[in-house]
Amino acid sequence: MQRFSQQRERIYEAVRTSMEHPTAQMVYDALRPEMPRLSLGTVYRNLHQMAQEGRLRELEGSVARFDAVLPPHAHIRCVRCGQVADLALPYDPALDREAVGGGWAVTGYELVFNGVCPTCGAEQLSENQRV
Amino acid sequence: MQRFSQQRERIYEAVRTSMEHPTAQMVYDALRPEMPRLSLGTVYRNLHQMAQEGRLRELEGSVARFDAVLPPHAHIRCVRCGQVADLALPYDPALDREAVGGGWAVTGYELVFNGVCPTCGAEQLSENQRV
DNA sequence: TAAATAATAGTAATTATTACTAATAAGGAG
DNA sequence: CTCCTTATTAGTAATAATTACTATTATTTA
Repeated sequence: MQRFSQQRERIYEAVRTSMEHPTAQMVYDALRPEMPRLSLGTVYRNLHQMAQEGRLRELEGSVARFDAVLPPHAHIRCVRCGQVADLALPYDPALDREAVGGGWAVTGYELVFNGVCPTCGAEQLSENQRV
Repeated sequence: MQRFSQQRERIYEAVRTSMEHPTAQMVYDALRPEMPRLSLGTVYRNLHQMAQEGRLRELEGSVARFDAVLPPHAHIRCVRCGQVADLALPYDPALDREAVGGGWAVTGYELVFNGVCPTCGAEQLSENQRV
């Protein structure tokens, strides 16, 4: 049976209160000061467990990121620094229907925009001015 | 200056003639019989280089996959076995406009459906029947 | 053909993630 | 409340994907 765990709740809170769709490492780094005994394996295990339970949402990528906002929504990822942000685009169920075919059972979709975040865009600008 | 390389061309051909959006490892395994001296690092280096040049398209994921079909199009990934297939859904430029805001410079989007491929679907079916 | 240097092969190193095991701590039974 | 069962953890080792490094090879230009 699933038991309560102090660590799991803190990990969940760390994701919930973060705006940056943190990676496992980021969650670990954020909690370490208050929980010096916390183990990185515990963070990974609980993040995946909660994602499987549907308590968190996992975003694939070269490094996995996690999101406590469950209703399906789009994301935008900075091609420079890799940060991810939410987008308020509504989920379009019609798209799922369009994808059906070829014997696949469609369960949903991920819509991820690429772009340059405000921070990286500003850096690039100042680089150009420097030249 | 960029020089011609036998290996790069073979790597490109391997991606182009494959229907399965191969990973670096898959390209390496496919070419190894004909090019026993080929190095995995060479495959990685050239795949990324060609992706940067726009000669290939890179699909992010826990394992990166590559696609020689350049016009933007949607993909579907099997949540069981990880295989990726193309979808003939047209790219919708209107979506890019909807994503603009918050100081981000939007460059495009990736639309990846999740689902169960025919193969994995059939396996699951026979499992159920077995019980 | 020869010199200059991009690209490679082979290997080592790094990063993200998972696996393993003894110790810890939920939480239900008595 | 105390004890027992076992889920969960910390700490560490192992694995997988990817990148870095360096001597050697191969392409290109003079």
